[in-house]
Amino acid sequence: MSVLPNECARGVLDTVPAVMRCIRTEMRRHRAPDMSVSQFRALAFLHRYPGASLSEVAEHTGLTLPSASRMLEALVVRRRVTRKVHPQDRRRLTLFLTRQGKALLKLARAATQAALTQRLAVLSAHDRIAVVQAMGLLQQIFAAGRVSQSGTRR
Amino acid sequence: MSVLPNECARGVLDTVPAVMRCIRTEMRRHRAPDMSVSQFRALAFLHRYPGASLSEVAEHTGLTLPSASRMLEALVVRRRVTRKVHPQDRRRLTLFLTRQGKALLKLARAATQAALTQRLAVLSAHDRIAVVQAMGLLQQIFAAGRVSQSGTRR
DNA sequence: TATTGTTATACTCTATAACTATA
DNA sequence: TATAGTTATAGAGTATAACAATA
Repeated sequence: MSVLPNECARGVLDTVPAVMRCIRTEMRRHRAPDMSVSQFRALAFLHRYPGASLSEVAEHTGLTLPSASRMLEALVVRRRVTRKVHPQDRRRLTLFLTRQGKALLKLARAATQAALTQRLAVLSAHDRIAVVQAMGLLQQIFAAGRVSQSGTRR
Repeated sequence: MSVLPNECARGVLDTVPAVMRCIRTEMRRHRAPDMSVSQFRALAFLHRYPGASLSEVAEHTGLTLPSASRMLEALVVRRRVTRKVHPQDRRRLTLFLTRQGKALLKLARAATQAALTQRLAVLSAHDRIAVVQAMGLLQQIFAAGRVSQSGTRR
């Protein structure tokens, strides 16, 4: 068996949007009706990188700086994230999850993951390995970087 | 090596949003700046199932009926889809791609796919097989069905 | 009555442009 | 001047509720 890069892309393009819709739906349904996908990702990012700046969050989530600012504002208002100025550079922010933010992240994640788990339960052990491997590969490729602000013209 | 269903779900939850963001960005950037992901999916669906009804499009795209109606309206206005009443049942719509719709679908798809192909080019042949297999599995699980209208409470 | 689709309305998310503050 | 972030404003997309038309 052999797969052209092109066919590989086609598979991704056919499949990912469908999975994404499920994720979005489940995340809304179970437990976190007021949390967007981006907010979720921001919480996850801050969990891994406590004290990150707004720019870093924007880059990781793929949002522009203004959009990231608004999103964080919502999280701060709801006491899920703290926002302080960096002691060494007063332009930068340092962002942390609050205790509540951590708890919420855990809950939302668990609920969405549970829903996915249920859907994925039909897979054999062999197939699960295939999926996890593929996710790892895609993760490496698509994880980071996106331009913000001046990146897109128009 | 062994993978729990749970871990599998975690991988999906970590990875799919990142890939999706790339797809969205690329689709906007190359060639179809005025076409949303849902519209894209609707075109693809109508390509496969010519003459489908609005409800069928709504189900496939995961939108509510009103949202699907609006989305189709936009496609009709732009001459990408034709919308006629069903000859046997005047309540139903029969939806078809126009020639322009087909061409646009082809272009948008090709451009987005090309961008993905480029990103996926770093993968080995072996890895590509893994990704394609995984996409096939996920496709089966997440392809269809979603409730519309009365499905979500609140 | 049940089904298919539309209209009215409102909200969330995101973007671009213009701005402030710090380095 | 360059960098980090915010505010102002607007547009896209989607949802719920109420409705119209056909079966």
